[in-house]
Amino acid sequence: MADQPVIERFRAWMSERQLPLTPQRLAIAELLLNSPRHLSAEELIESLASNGLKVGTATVYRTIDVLLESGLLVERDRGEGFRRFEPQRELPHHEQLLCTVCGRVEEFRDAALERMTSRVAESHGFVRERHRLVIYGTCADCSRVADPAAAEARS
Amino acid sequence: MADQPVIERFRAWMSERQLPLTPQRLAIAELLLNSPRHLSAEELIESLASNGLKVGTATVYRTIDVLLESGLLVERDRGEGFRRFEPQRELPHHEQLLCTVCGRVEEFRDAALERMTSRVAESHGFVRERHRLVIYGTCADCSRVADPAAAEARS
DNA sequence: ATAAATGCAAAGGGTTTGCAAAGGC
DNA sequence: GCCTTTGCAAACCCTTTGCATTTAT
Repeated sequence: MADQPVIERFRAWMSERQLPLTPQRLAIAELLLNSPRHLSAEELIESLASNGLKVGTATVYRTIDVLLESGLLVERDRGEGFRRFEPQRELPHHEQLLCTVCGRVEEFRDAALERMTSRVAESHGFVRERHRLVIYGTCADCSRVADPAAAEARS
Repeated sequence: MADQPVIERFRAWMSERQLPLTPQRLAIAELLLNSPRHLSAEELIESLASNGLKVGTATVYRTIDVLLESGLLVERDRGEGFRRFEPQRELPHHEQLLCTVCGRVEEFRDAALERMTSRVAESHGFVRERHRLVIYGTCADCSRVADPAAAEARS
């Protein structure tokens, strides 16, 4: 039942395969696995820099590869020309609510959706594998404030 | 009521804004607006070549931009590292069934989904803007045949 | 000590852009 | 004829790779 923080799970995964746990990797994992937003490589590098850490591009990408392989991180492509990364959630099918202003992501599940996708797939002769639903909108914070940047900074 | 072919709508759109209708543009529009598959730029160029037309890369991309602006074409990003393009359907069909073997795409609508997304957004304090649902699976053809390539060739 | 990670810079792949030549309207 | 498009090649952006140096275990 040990609901240990993600970073501890990363530490464990790394030591299991005897991989060196460098300060860079730790910092990258810390940021990536705890962000409420889906960060891009560039945003990540900026965050590291503002924390006083100058990490090389190659290291960042290579560490991301490690995190992806560990299964603790998942990549997403919103068609922006680059990838974004998010911590892996426990939920099997995670539907998402994405704020188009600040980029915050919230997740939810809906049993009806599960049934609906199976029904639709079947009626089209498809063997259903998985699905993905994203609802785009404006989150409460961003709807409230006059200056959206303030909401973003708050996150 | 004139349910004119897409290509005629493209012609009309072009002449409305007095844009030259070159053979290249016509060929590209013809292929892109009538394909049952979501073509990539590269696939498009191959198709043009096999039709005896050697069109420059830049021209292809610039024509795609024109088609996107006309609203007759829509771009999709499946996270493959490049974009794919599909003709714009009339209905606000945001729901898709995508065959992971041959790439075929079928669309559908579901009223319940519309209601569900509004409800979920509201309960999370979000102002709902739009949504996107993709169900991944294997289509009837691809489930049936032993050799998936046969199904792809058939399309 | 030793195998692995780091950083830099150069390479790679899809897409865009600058500019002279060609071509619709 | 005028203005736009074309094609080529160089430029771009994100990401990956090669290699000498540093570092965690």
